[in-house]
Amino acid sequence: MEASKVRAYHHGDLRAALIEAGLRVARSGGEAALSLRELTRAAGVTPNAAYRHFADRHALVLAVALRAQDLLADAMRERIAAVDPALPPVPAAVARLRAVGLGYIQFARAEPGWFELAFLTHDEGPPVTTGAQVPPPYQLLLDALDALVASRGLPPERRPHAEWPCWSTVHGFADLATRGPLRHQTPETVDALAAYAVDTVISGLLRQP
Amino acid sequence: MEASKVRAYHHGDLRAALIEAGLRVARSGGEAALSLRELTRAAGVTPNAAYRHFADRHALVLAVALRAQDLLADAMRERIAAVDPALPPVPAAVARLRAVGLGYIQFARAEPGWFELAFLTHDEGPPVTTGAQVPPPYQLLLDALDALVASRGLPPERRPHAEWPCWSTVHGFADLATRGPLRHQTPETVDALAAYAVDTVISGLLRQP
DNA sequence: TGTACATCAGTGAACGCGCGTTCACTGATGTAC
DNA sequence: TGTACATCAGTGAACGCGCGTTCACTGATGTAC
Repeated sequence: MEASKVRAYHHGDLRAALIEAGLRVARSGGEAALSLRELTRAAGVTPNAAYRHFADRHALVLAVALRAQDLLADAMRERIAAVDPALPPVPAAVARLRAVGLGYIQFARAEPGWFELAFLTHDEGPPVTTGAQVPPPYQLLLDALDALVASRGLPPERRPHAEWPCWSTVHGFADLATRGPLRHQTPETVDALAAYAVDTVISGLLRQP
Repeated sequence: MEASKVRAYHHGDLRAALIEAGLRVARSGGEAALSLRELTRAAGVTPNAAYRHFADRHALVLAVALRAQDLLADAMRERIAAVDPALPPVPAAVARLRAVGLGYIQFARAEPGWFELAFLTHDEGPPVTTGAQVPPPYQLLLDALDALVASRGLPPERRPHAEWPCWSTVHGFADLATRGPLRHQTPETVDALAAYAVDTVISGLLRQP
């Protein structure tokens, strides 16, 4: 098979086409909208053609969810990169941790369908940190906390488990803003509350004990 | 109609029976399990009999969700009541705020199906605080924060919006522990992380600015 | 270079399912006189 | 106290839907000789 001509067999790359269709459909409809028939229809193919590439519907949904997780990580990275590079080490590390959290929340609000899907991916085995398969958004959080310790912004003995209050706060806020009581507040209000929530949990981490 | 003999007409009280069946079914299956046919089946009645009491499936689900919310509030109150009454005012107020959060998380872990349902109820109008229809669990949080201010444990100028970081953290943790990566950790681990997350956000609230 | 053959991505038709909702009805309960 | 009637909670049957999945197949692609 030629590498330049991606087209192969009948369709081309049905697997990729189904995942793309999945992203398109989930963007507005979330996970519930990801039916095997809907996606094969969108790809212009017979329903059971999907079984050439995925064991069943769940496998297809998971493949789309992995892509959604990458999109979430991209959005977070973009926000991290926007942190003022002129800041001194500690404020810079704090600002990047803030960016991790606010990027997470912002993505959830901008793309609630993808966000719902991205959270699905944790449906796998027991431990979350099994070798190389750490979810990219989670890795960004771990890195930001490690960098905060390295910059001496956080004492090393307070590093363990610090990811959980952080993730909890931003994830919970995302859910409140997306499906909960903050759903109908103005974007400005939600922006302010998001910043306040993230700052509060970071303050809690940085407190003098 | 006699008040003592609750039985009326053919069934008795089908409306209540459907809601009870809804709680039973949602307990293990969450919202997705709440089909109109399943609940009428459980109540020993024809599917369309439900339309005498609910406009459609969604109205039935909402009625069950309100009950789930009451159960959540009950669990939280129980935990609040267990706070040592011998504590001085400020530590007592902090302990009750902690109990609000940990009660929320504990209920989510013990009854994930009901918890999912309880969060659904916010599907209504724009503002969450519209007169008397404040959800009971949310009211418990507001009360705990107000009491903390009254006990002089929190400066009044830091009271506004304090509910959002609190709710965000415990809600997010509940989701992480229920559907997310903490799902398969041991209960002891999750207990410890829950306490740590709640303490962190409370520390953030209480910090000297 | 040409032919025979194997591979396998996709087709077409069908399965059985449970769902929400609508229709015209029945028959028990409650009420008026 | 007894009868005629209105109310209305529930029945029974059916609708149309979209779903995931399975079956036997077809026909284009790639390979061996």
